This record gives sequence, C-alpha cells and structure tokens, in this order.
Amino acid sequence: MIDGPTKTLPRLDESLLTHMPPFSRLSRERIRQILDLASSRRYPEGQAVFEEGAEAGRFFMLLDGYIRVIRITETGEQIIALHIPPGQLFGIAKAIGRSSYPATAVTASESIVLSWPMELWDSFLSYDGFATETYKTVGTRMGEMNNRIVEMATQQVEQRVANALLRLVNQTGRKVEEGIEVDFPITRQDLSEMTATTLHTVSRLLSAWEKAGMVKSTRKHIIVCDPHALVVLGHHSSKH
DNA sequence: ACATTAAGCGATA
DNA sequence: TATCGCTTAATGT
Repeated sequence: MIDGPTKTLPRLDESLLTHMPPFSRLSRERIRQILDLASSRRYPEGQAVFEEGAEAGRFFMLLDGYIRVIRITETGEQIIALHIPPGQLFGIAKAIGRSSYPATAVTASESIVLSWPMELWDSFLSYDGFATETYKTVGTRMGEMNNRIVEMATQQVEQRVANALLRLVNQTGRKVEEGIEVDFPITRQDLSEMTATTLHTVSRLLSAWEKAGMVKSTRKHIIVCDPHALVVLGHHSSKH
C-alpha cells in the first residue's frame, strides 16, 4: 500500500504514556525521550496499519481506537483473530521472534497510533517494567487465541457467537443506559468472521436474542442488555 | 445443526 | 441512485 508521510500530530505530551502499563514505571524524562523517537499517526476506520507477511519494520502502541487483527485463509476468507483496545502494544513481531508481521492489523474505528523503528526494540526491553508488561500481553493474547481454538472445536455456533460477543463487551464494552455496547462499529459479517460461521446465522441469532431481551442491536451497533443470560448460553455445551 | 441461495427492504453516501 | 448492512424464507447437507 502507498502510505503517505507519517504525520506528527500536535506535540505529544508525556501524560499520554505515563499511565500505559508498559511505560508506567518510567521517569518523565525517559518518557519524553521515548516520545521524541515516536511517530504518531491517525488512521481512519478500516485502514491497514500493517499487513501479514510484511517486513516488521516498526512496532506500535495504540493510543485511541481499536485494532482488528485478521488473517486470510488459503481460500481467501478473512478470519478475525482478536481486537486490541487502547493502551496496548501491537505489531511486536520481535517479541515472538519474528521478523515479519504474523497477521494484518486494521483499524476497527478511527485510531491514533504511535510507532517506533524495530531497531529500538532491544533498548526498550531494558526499560524497567517494559519487558514484563509486553510478555504479559503476549501471554494473554496467546491464551485468548488458545481458548478460541478450543471453542471452535468443541462448541456449537450459538455458544461461540455468545462467547465472542461477551469477550467484546468485556474487553471493549462501553456502558450505556440499556446495557453494555461494543465500543466500535461491528457488523454481522465481522461477528461471523470471529466465530467461523455466516452472517446469516449471526443475524438470526441476534434477532432471537433481541426478542428474548438479551441484546439490542441496530446497524453496526450491538448492546448486551443481559450479560448473564449470554454467559449461561455460552456455557451450555450440549443440548437435547 | 448448520450452510447456502435468493429475494427484498431500509439506511447510507 | 448505487451500495451496504441486515432480515427472512426456502432449500440443501
């Protein structure tokens, strides 16, 4: 893809990073130093930050918005692996011993992203708390994807979709009057790509759940009104 | 218990 | 107006 020159938004303030776990133990001076090495860029919704297989030239920190991590199968279908909320590192290929990105990262909503050249990775690792925090997030994501594999193999579609939706509102949910809403635009197609089913099945499930008062949805918006009911649904392993 | 195909409708740009 | 997101029914495995 043809990326324009990296724009530097209004000068970055230290407070942007002081409360982000990978940097929270660092002095103000060190954070200033790190910010001066960073490029910041705003991405509109649906833009690729990097693509699977590309040379991993930089690593990233999501300041605002949401990142969707996707992979393409042999037959050309998209699989959504996970979503990344603000405050997390991503594209950290070196942390898993790779020199190319293992998946494509696309913005699920308008996002603000910091990035640094991968050559700086080793020096970042020496900063207090950085290594432990990044390996914590790597571990968490591995565990998540592991759970997904087990789900795919053992659970039926309704359970998978229920659990995927619960994961979304737990990780990226925003409180609204009627319940908890997924904090970025999400379509039936997206949910189907997270759960290895079709948008039609997702549509039918959401309609049924809406009639039961468990969710409320309009185009690109999903509100979970009764999380506990969904949890019960998601735990039900076999029926009849 | 699911996927696929098809048809149609309102929202959006 | 054309495209997109979504719903539903019918049919297939």
